[in-house]
Amino acid sequence: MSTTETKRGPGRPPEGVREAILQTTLALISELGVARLTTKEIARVGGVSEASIYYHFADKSALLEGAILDGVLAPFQEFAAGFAQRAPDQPLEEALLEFTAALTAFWERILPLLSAMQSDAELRRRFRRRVNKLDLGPHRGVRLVGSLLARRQEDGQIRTDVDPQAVAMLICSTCYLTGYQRHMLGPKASRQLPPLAGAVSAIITLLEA
Amino acid sequence: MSTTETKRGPGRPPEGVREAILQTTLALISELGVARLTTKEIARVGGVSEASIYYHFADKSALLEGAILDGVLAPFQEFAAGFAQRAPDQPLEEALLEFTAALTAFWERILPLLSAMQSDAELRRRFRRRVNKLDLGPHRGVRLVGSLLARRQEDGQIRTDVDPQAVAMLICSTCYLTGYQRHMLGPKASRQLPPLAGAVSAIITLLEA
DNA sequence: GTCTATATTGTGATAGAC
DNA sequence: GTCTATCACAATATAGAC
Repeated sequence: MSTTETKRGPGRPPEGVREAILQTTLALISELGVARLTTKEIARVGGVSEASIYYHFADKSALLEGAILDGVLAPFQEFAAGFAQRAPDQPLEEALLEFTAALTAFWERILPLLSAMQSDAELRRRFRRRVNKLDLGPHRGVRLVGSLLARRQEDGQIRTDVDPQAVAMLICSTCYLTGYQRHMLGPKASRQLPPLAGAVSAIITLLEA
Repeated sequence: MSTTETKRGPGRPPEGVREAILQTTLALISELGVARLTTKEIARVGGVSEASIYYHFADKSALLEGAILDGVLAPFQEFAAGFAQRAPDQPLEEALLEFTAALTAFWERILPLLSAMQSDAELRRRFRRRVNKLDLGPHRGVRLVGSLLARRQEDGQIRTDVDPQAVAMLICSTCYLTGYQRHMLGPKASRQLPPLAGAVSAIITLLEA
């Protein structure tokens, strides 16, 4: 993620400022970590003034919350909604591979921001309340995959002697760990884990027999 | 985790200071988050002086690294070593339930510290190098469970048409997600995920058929 | 080895002009 | 709505006595 300074130019439309602040915030957290995310640096890199940040956001916490909800959660929700519609018509393995790849990328993208949320007790408290209220969280992905599997069970395509939600949990968890490993230890270290596609393949083998 | 102030007392043995610093650091990170972890607060709660912190640790980063390596990683490694020895003689389900419970607890315990590591780019860099050098990381748990499964395959106890490492990845990942959910969204929200034991039970059902 | 006291720097946030 | 200039404070880290 690049943080080259955005040239402001005299004619820059005012509406761009809020967007520039959010985008710069996301980039800087991923790049430097939240500890070095200062309003000064956001202003410098984003090509805006510090005062503008405090015009658009009540304080630094509200800025972080806005960045994570608008910048990462919302886009993935859109993808998930579209996927849920078309997945029933796809072959199971194809659907699972598509979803697990997207979920892994989503995790990798959101993890620096979640770390930032965890880094302050007050921020964590506010974030928990908001996420719980919106009913967001990993269980949403699990339910989606679970309902997919349940339908295949009804159709007789896969074994029916296991709880589809439990199997969905196994699948989604693997995306999570893969994303976490990449984020935490870098791409080099993540090659020490079995590949995601192999895990998906294994679970399908087990389900089909 | 309680952070009640430690009464120092005039006769406190000098050797206790380093230990008190490490323990207080762990407690405060979990409780307040790393953003509010200040040397002042460590000194106050731990009943030591700020200067003592800088006598025992080069800087704040070194303190964090010491806390995570000595305080959390080392104890779990000890457990894992013992488990690896006795697991082959246990029934598979019993062994897996014991290990997954321990891995989940470990993960829940270490997550606040990992978040802290991620919060600063320099800290993350140093931590990555050290962990990669020591060959630590989630892949260790995966390999342990993988070798356990491989042996059961040789004994003919479970199906042999799947990669044991891939299945181990599914199992260990579930521990990570369960721990993460508890840490991030609280115990209330984590009940929205299928229970860990159910996932273990499902994978065993699939493996035995 | 541990303390008290202090130096130094950088932070979040605001006032007021335009 | 955005800017420049500035404030009040808190943070890490150190000096020097004991």
